[in-house]
Amino acid sequence: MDSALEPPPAPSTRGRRARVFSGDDRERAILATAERLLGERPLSEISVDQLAKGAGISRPTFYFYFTSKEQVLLALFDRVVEEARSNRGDALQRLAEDEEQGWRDAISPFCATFSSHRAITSAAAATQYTSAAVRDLWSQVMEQFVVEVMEAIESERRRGAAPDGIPARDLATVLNSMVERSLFSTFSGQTPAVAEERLLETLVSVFMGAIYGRAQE
Amino acid sequence: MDSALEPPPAPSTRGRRARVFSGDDRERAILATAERLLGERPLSEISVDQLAKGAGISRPTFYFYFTSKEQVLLALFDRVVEEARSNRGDALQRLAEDEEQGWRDAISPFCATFSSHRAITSAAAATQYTSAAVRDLWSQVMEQFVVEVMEAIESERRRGAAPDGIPARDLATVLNSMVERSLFSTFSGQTPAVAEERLLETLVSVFMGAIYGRAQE
DNA sequence: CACAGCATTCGACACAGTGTCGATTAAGTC
DNA sequence: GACTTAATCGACACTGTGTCGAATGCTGTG
Repeated sequence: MDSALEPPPAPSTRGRRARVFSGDDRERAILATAERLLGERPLSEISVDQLAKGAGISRPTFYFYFTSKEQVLLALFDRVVEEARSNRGDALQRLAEDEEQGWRDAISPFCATFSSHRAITSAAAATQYTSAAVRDLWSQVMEQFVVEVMEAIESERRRGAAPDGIPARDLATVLNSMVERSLFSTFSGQTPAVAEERLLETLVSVFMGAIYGRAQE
Repeated sequence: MDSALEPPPAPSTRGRRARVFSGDDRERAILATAERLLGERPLSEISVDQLAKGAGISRPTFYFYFTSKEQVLLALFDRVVEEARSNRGDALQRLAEDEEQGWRDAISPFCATFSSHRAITSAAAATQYTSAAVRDLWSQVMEQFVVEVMEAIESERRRGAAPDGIPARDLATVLNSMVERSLFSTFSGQTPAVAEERLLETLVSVFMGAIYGRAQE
C-alpha cells in the first residue's frame, strides 16, 4: 500500500476531468500522503520523491501541484488553522460569569485542535525555522491569539476583576508563548514536559495567577 | 575576508599546504566561522563547504575535525551552556529575603547568556528539530532549570510564602517553557514578541502571579 | 641524517535530493 | 478530425553530503 489512491474513483462529473484521476484527486493524495508521513518522521526527512510516490505520481509531476514540500505543509497547516478558528468559540466574552471556567474554555479548543492534528502542528512549529512562508502564517496565527487574550485582559481590568500591572499586550504575549511551547513539548513527547492530562489545568492555573493574582502584598 | 585566519608565510598555491596551523587552531577557526555565519543565517543555510572555506581548509578536511555541521553547533552550544551554568548564581536560595528580587536575579542571568550568544542559542533551539544530539543536550539543560525552579517553589510553599496548588514540577515546567519561547521570540525578532527591555519584568511578573498569587478567592 | 610513524590535507568519487525543460499523452472542445 | 489544454514523466543540471585513498610534512628515534 504505497499509493494513497487505488484506480477507479467514480468518474464524478464536476468540471471537465473524467481522466483516470483528476488534478484535485492528485492534490488530495499528496496532502494525505504528507499527513501520513508526518506522523512518522519530520518534514526534513521526507523527500519530494516519497510524497510523489505515495500519491502515485512521479517527482516532476509533484511540482505541477506544489512548488515545494514546504508548500504542502503550508496547505495542511492552513486547514488546521481554519479549524482552530472555527472551534474557538466566545469563551472570552463570558469571563464575567466565571473567570476560571472562561479561560479554561478559551484555551481548551486550542489544545484540542493541536492535539488532534499534532503531526501537522508539530511539523509547522518545527518548519518555522526553515521556511519563511510557514513562519509568516504561524506568527499571523499567534498574533491573532495574542490580540484576543490582550483584549480579554484589558476588559477584565476595566471591570475591576483584574488588577492593573504590566502592559496587557506583553502579558498576553508571554502567556501565549507558554501555551505554544508547552503544547509542543507535551504533544511531541519531549522532556521536560507536562503530562497531557494535566496540561490544561496547569496552563489555566498560570493564567489565573498571572492575570488576577496580585503579587506579594 | 573569507578566511578566519590567514597563513603568515605565503605557501605555494598548488600542492599540499605547509603545516602552519595546529589542529587546535583549525578547530577554533571552524568554530569561529560557524559563530560568525550563524549571526547571518540559520544553520540549514550554511554548508559544510562554507564552514571549511571560512576556516581556510577544504571540505574533506572539515570532517577530520567534526562529523557534521550539527556537531559544530553542539560544541558551540556546549560552551554557552557552561557559561550559563557558571553565571547562574544562588538567587533562588535568597527568595526569603525578597521574593520578587530573588526571581528576577534568577531569571536575569539566563536572559543575559541567551542575549549575548543569541546566534548560537537561537540556532540550537531551531536545530532541535533536526538533530537528536542537539535536542538531547537542550532538554538536559531545560531539565536542570525545571528542577531548580521546582525545588524553589516547593521551598516557598514549605515556608508558607506560596500557596499550595498544582504540582510544583508542572508549574516549573510551563514557566520554563514560557521563558524559553519568549527569549527565542524576542531575540530572533519574531512577531509577536515582547520588547527586549520589558521582557525580564514581564516574565518576573508572571512568575510572581503564578507562584504566589492566589487565584480568585 | 635517514626514515618510520603520525597528524593533517585534499582530489576524486559515489550518492541523494532538488528543481526545470521539453516532449508526450489523453480528454474535452469546436 | 484538428485543436487546446491539463497532466505526466524522462532526462538533465546543479547543490550538498560523506568517504576513501593517496599525498605531504612534522617529529622523534637510532
